[in-house]
Amino acid sequence: MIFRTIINKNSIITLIKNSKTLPQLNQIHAQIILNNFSNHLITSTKLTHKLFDFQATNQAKNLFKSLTKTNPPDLFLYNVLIRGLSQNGCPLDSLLAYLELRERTLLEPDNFTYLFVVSAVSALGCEKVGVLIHGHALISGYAKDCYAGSGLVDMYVNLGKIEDAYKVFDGIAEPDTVAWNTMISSLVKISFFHECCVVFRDMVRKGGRFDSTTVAVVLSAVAGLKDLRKGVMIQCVGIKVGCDLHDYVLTGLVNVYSKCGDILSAELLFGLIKKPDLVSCNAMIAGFSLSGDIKSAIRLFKELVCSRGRVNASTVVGLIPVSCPFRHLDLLRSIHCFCLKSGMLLDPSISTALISVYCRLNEIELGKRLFDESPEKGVAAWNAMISGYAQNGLTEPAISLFKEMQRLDIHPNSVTVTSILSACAQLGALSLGKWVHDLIKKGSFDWNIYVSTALIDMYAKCGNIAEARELFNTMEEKNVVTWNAMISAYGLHGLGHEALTLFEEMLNSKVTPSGVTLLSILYACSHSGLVEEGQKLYYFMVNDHGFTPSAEHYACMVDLLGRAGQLKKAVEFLNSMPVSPGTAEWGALLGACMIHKNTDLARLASDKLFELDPGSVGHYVLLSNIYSVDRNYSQAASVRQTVKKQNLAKTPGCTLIEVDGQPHVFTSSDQSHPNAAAIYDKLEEIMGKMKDVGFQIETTTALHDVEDEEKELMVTVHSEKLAIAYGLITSEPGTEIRIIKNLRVCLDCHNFTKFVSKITERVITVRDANRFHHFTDGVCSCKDYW
DNA sequence: CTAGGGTTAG
Repeated sequence: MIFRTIINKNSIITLIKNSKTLPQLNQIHAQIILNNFSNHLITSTKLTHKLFDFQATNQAKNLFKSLTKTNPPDLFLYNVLIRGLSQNGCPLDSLLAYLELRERTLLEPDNFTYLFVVSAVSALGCEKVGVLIHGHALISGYAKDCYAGSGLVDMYVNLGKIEDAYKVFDGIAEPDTVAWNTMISSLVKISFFHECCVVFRDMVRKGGRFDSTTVAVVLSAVAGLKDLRKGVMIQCVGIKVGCDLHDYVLTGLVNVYSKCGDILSAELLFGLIKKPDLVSCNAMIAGFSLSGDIKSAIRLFKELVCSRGRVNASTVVGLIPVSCPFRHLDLLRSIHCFCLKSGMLLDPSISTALISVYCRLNEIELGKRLFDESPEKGVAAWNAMISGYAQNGLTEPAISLFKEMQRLDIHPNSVTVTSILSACAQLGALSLGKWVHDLIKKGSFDWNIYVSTALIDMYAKCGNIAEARELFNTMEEKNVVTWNAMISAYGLHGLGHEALTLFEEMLNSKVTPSGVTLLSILYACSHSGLVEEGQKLYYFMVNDHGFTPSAEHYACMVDLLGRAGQLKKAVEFLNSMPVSPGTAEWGALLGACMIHKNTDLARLASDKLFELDPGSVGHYVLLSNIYSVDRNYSQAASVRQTVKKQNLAKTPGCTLIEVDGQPHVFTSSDQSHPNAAAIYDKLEEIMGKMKDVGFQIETTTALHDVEDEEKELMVTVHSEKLAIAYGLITSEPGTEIRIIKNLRVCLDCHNFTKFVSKITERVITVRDANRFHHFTDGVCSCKDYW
């Protein structure tokens, strides 16, 4: 055997270093014992180190124990032990070894000791121990050291103590590249992309020497932010200081350009990569798929399979056509099939991605089945399912899934609560929303911009605009979405001037308005009668800022003009459009015609609508109502006949009211409520008072049934009247009544509510399909303009 | 260096 020639310790150490397998190492170990080298400390240290490398943890431990008796281990060996135990899934043993070192020996821990033991504390997740060891490091003067300091930074980030991590980092005397990189990559690990870029900027300013690893990590943060400008800047900074275009850096750049939609640059950079590996190919595949170039994505995927024989989960997830899934159902099916056969479907990242894409395709059932069949469900899978429900308007299943999560003791995170808050907002579930808010206040989840924005939206949509604004004011970081949410909140409540003021503030801040901003502002103007202001802003955005309007923007402009009664101008606007108007634009005109009872224009608009979209119910209902206004009942009936023939049912109206945190839902003429008798009594009482003071019953623009309307109004009681009556009997006098309905409020109910607010001296808040109505003392905040 | 989940408008 080769060991015959062993003569000295140095050659044994070389053999240990070069050993490739555990059996090989064991043979060497045997030779060490045979040659009486067991007492040689350096040999034993190298052997322990190598045993840990081969994950032979128990052997390493035993070797260490056997050494103690003969000759005591030095600090170096202790460090090897602490590191090895920590890295091989024994963080507690690692910590115990550290304590043994401190208490049973005369040895003093050095910077390496702290670096290693601190990583064990990270794995244990025990903050108290972490602080204790930080204290030890401070006393011994190692907290300012790059090695120990980097370990502490990483530890605090893993413990979720970002501020402490920053403090430790700021205390490091002269951070080296590794220390900077640790700070930067720790922030990336927890998705603090913006903060990561800030640290990198500081590093450049302070003249810190960065390497290709730094640049690659910062680029991954930039990709997370989808900020192309930053990506280009970092590229320039890198080139300026001569950081070579290492393959990792190029891969990072491919990723940034892909995420930002510049697929041509991504492809170009991909071509510069010297040896494309799995990672860089994955980045490129994801880029192709995201840009809609499915053909290229598949081509590269096939190349990868041919040349390497296998791919990983990242490859598959990247290939899933998330940008336009409805156009690539075949591919989706193939991927699903491929994963099923290869067993990759068991990978949580793949199943989660599939659940998400199915939900986006409205294939909730399919998503749910995949969800149920996933054996290893992470929080992400739950989040995908919950948001799938919430985004499709299925608020109840979203909330019940959230409750099931808690029953199963699966901890929701900030992503979960963001979706739940969105569901609360849609549903008007103020109590649940407040409950979630309390949980957040208690510190159960991270506060971030998504959560705050969702909270603002929730409060606004549940009627509490003041709380929404309060939250908005206290946010230190705001993005476009935050501003949009607040602007549209004002629009929703008919507070057009406040919306305009906020928009001014937004322009003064550094946030660039988006298409949604303009929509929100136009919507707010339209619902407050601010025609001039809305028009001015529209042309300001389009002419001065080169903004390209979409169909929704055109529709909003038609609505703005039309709602204010300027129908002629609305038609002129339609004719002046650079593209031909679609259903959104004509629909807006039809709606305006209905408000202002212009039958001729209504007919024109509805003809266009039927031409463009024969299947839609809403248009039929509107048209039918138009004829009713004209007292042309036979025409109205014939339109409704068409609706019935095509089996196009209209949405039944319903209203929700919360009493003591419990939701109560009423439908038209609902008798099913346990307190029905009392409710109808109350209603009769109010109706009687209304008649006494001569309130007219108005039916002409009722959006509900138009057939036999006289007869129907006798027997039909709209759901919101029932909800208000119930609110009156269940709440204390003087308190606010808050109801939510799924359709637009009708004129009759609007009058009814005004009257109730006057005689009962109550504030009544009604959220209808479009907006809020705040009734006080017989007047509505919408000024009868809705 | 690559992969899964989130907020606004309609």
